[in-house]
Amino acid sequence: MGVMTDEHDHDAKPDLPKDLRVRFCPSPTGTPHVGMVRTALFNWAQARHSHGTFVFRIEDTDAQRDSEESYQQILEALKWLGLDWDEGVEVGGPDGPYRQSERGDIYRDVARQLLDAGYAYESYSTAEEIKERNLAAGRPAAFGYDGYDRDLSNEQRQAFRDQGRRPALRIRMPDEDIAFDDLIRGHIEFKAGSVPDYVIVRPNGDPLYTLTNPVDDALMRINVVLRGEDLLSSTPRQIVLYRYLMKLGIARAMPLFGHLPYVMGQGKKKLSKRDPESNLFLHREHGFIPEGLLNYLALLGWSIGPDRDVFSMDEMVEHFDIRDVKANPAHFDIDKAVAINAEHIRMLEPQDFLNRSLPYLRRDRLVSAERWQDLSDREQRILTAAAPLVQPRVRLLGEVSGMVGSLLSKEDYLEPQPDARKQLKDSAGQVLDLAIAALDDVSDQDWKTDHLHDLLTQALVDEGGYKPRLAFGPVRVAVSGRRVSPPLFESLEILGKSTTLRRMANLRQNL
RNA sequence: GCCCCCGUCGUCUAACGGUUAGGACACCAGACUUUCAAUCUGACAGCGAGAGUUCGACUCUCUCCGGGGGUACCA
Repeated sequence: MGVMTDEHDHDAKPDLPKDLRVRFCPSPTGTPHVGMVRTALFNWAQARHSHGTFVFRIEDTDAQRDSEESYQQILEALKWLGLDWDEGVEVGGPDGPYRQSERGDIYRDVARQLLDAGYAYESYSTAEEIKERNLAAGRPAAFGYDGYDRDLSNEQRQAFRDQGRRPALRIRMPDEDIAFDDLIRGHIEFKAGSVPDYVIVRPNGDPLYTLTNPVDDALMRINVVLRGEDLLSSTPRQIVLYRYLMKLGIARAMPLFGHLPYVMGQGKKKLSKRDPESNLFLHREHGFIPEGLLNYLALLGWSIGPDRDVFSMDEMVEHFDIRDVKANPAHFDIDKAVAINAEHIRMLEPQDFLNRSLPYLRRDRLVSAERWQDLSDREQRILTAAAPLVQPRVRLLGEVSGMVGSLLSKEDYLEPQPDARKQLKDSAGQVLDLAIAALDDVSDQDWKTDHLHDLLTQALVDEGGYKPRLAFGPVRVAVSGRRVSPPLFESLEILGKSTTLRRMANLRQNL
């Protein structure tokens, strides 16, 4: 360990392989969720940090649950987030195809070899029969498969077939402890006999995840498996199958495993797919940017260093090591996620900020163009002027519309929102009269932030005797219709003289 | 039942045998300010419990307690 150049020492955790190959292999069921993204992110970050290979494979062996729509969404998610892959669906590679639904022949062939070698065997027991046997033997119903078909004779198998039964294929588990060194958790040991023989091929010939996942990892020469904690207890099965695959010459070496902690939702429950906070695209709709969301997700189990939590993906790649990831589950805290996102929004170049805000402005029907260059001159002018005022004030891009709507609007009257109207005191009418009088003969050339500030302060505060709060509140409501707006005098300048005066006059009318 | 994982402020984390246990988010108070936000100050708040090892344990060991997952012809 002493010669390692890493800044941390990693206790008993294994060293990472030289030519690291990791993979991300979701099943396309449902809309992408943040736990899945976190798994993709850590795989990607380790691959990039180690200058290894990131393989993207789709595990769509369950026709009942998988959907093409979900597949497309996962693709879109990775692209949006900027998590690029070196081999896999769409980009291809030496070990394709990369959708398991297109690899049936491979699995059939391997299953055949496993069966011929005696590593797998035919099992004719139904779930009901297994349960009945367990109960009859005084074992709990949840005991699992009892090994009944392990050593069936040819005659017995024939008898089952004569009944019209078709066998599932089960892997023969050895009667010994199975241990491995997890990259995140260290040494883990499963007691002998705690894992029953398990099914790898259904009676109808469909291969299951238990077969396809290790087989593809072997064929694609994956040497580091980083996946969710939910797969931890299936690792011994996987290790045993891998041993068999190595004996058959299908796998070269046992991969290293690292099991990422759960991402938890409210309470002590794993973040479920039904939980809106788990929905990646919902976060995007609200206005998370990839930098912000990824940064937050990275914090769930990993830290770039002491006293630091805002960083770029480049920085993450530079420092990431899976062995530094904590093993305990982390709660998804939307408040902190939003705060981190706000930091990243502030770091955007102003024009970048505007370009990224455009889809949201368009969604909210404030503009109609899809691209910046297709905006009108007026729209470009207003948005460019507003950007520095708005950018530090929003935490999500979805909030931009509310901030610039009144500036973009050509309306001469904006009906105050309820909370804004509530702010208007009895003095509002007089205040607006004074304000209109003070600004009425300002020339267009002099219609500038500082000058407007001076004039209104003088007329309303110094001479009118109103407290700033009472003085500027009605002006704000008149021009924005809202209680919260970008800075007032800057807004007046952007709005221009005629719109400003008309809005003030019209609010005066509608008090 | 059996197997496995996890346990530092409310939340995410730092600490890798020696610190007044640090930071961030949230919350509270104050400053600044035309509102909100940002920014700045400050406050609140934690090692699940008990043994053991040690001169010295958040850190190593064990037990207990608590939480979670698995025990599928899902992944």
